[in-house]
Amino acid sequence: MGQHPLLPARRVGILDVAARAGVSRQTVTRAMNDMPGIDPGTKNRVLQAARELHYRPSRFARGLVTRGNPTLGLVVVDLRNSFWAEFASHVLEAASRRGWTVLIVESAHGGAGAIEDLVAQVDAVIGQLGVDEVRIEEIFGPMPVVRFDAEADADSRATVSLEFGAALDAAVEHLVGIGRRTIVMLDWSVTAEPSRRGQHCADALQSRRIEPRAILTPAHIEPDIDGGRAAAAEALARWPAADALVCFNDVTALGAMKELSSRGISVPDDVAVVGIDGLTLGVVVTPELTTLQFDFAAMAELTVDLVTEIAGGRRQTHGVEVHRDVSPALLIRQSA
Amino acid sequence: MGQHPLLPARRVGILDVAARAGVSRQTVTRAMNDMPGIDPGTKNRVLQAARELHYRPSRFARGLVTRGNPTLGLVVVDLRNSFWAEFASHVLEAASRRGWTVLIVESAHGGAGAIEDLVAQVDAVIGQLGVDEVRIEEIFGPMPVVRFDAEADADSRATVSLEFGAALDAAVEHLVGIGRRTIVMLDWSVTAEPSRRGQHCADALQSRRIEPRAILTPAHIEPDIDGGRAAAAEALARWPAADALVCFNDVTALGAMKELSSRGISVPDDVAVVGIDGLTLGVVVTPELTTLQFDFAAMAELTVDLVTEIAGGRRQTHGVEVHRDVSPALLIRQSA
DNA sequence: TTGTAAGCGTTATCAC
DNA sequence: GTGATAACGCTTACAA
Repeated sequence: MGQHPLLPARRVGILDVAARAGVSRQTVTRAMNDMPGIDPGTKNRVLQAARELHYRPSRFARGLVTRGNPTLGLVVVDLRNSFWAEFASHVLEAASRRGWTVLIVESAHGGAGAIEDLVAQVDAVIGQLGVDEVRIEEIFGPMPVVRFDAEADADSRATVSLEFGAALDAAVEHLVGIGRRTIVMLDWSVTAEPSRRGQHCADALQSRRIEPRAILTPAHIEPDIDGGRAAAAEALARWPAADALVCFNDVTALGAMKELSSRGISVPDDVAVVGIDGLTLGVVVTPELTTLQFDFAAMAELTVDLVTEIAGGRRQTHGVEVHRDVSPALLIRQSA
Repeated sequence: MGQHPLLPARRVGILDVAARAGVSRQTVTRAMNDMPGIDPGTKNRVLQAARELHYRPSRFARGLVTRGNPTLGLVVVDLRNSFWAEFASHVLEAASRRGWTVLIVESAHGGAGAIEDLVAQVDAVIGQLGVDEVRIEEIFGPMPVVRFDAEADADSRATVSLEFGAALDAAVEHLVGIGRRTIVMLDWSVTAEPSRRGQHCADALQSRRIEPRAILTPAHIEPDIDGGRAAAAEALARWPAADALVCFNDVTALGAMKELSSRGISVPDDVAVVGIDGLTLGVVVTPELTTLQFDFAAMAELTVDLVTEIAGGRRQTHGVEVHRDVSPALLIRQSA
């Protein structure tokens, strides 16, 4: 593998310190680790020598003998996206409570080999790993893995899936209840097909004999503020009578609200807006965003629990028993 | 240190696999690491044995030999705060470009010993480490450390400081330019003193012979949306003629805008609002937030560069030469 | 193609 | 209080 350019050429080891202080390596260990049974004078001499040599114990050698802390790898898409930032934060919290240290990788900015690198440094992995089941097997091998936000296939790895059916149904119910009839889904998708969110929304509409309408923003346009604005503009152009917008996520919903506001259209009086995710973001705007809110703490807890059980050998890694669903709940604020 | 409960009791090692497959340990290494010069049949047998035993190579033993990847510890206050999420994201990006893996710890949710744990797992540390210089020395010892968002003391560790003087002056200049005279700082502080941001704002005002006014929100109230709302309400109560609000950060600014909006006060026509930080958040609201924007990419780059140089021994860890300042720039959008 | 031997840099055990 | 010696589990020579 060769010498990595970031670190100094030759490591100074415990033996170097021992030599300089005129003691054995064991005494150095005692001094460095605040262990009892060492003369204060000797200890100072050792510490001094260590300082002079810029000695730092190798975390690998130490881990080899102490077995180290269990370390969890967390793969998120993008921390600049509040969804992932909030999720990561709660994972950090849940994981540290269980004694894990957490290493975070962003698939959006982490570079190509980031996930592969991760494998060498952790005891287990959770997160959004993308879709390729085969590659996951070959990259992670026997490592405990919990896929977050993935489809739950009976043979696949442990999975936590986001389910929108019930919540979208509740949202549509609510919109109908406040008299809305021309309801448009502002959908976003990596393929040319509607997303699962869009599909569930259409189902909820159809089961009430309401015509499902949708704007499908393609993957090459980000589902961000601008994407939301554009989608809302398109929706208004196609259905001028639109009186409710169900949005792919909170950020696009905020974009839609911005567009509406710029046209002097009142939310929720003229057009109601519903987001999905339940980010803290939703309360910074006026009116506050009505949304389908995930319980991030519970979601993180569940995921960390699952991987903890798998890592502890108390649960297998594949199969239908290790799939979990989490659903958001309709949170009615002001925008709908 | 004792056996950690998260991991299985006895590790299965390379020798166990070798025994089961009826080969030497070296052959196991060859099979596991996709090395050339191994019979496909043998390889399969070995891989099979490894799978059956749930064998996973020890990252410590491997790292001991290969020296592993350099790993950077990043300490942030709270990923639910966009400032830290955006900073972390850019650090992840800059660090991965330089071959570092990043381990993130949140001081707000990471538990008490989180930072101490970190030390055992990384080669260098950057981030918001709190204020206690003495404790930093004893926790990190000779480890390369760059303190982010800390005061730069001549004797202290390498530091990246946030400087607001010039930007706040520019902001006040702008506010005066658009005719504002009753300018209130919505400040926040952990002590009873004004923050550095508040101090610089007062200076900018005074140098223009404008009376400095400030609301100082104490530390026990979060500088969040609600904190911003409350501060704005207080400002209006004390100075009904207020025509501009300079806010401690973007989030409190958004809270202030919410309060103004709820009172039917127009932004920026009646009251101008300026935030600090330049978070993406600022564009979700209408009107978009005028703010003092940090260049997060540059900030992360600078910090990672500094720690890289220190870790590489190309720069010392203490002293005045390893202090850097970063300043935000006035970004005029719509709220002022 | 496969096996043997020698570290990697610590901490733990047990003498002294 | 201090020092020898043996693990820890792997990879990298080098030999067969």
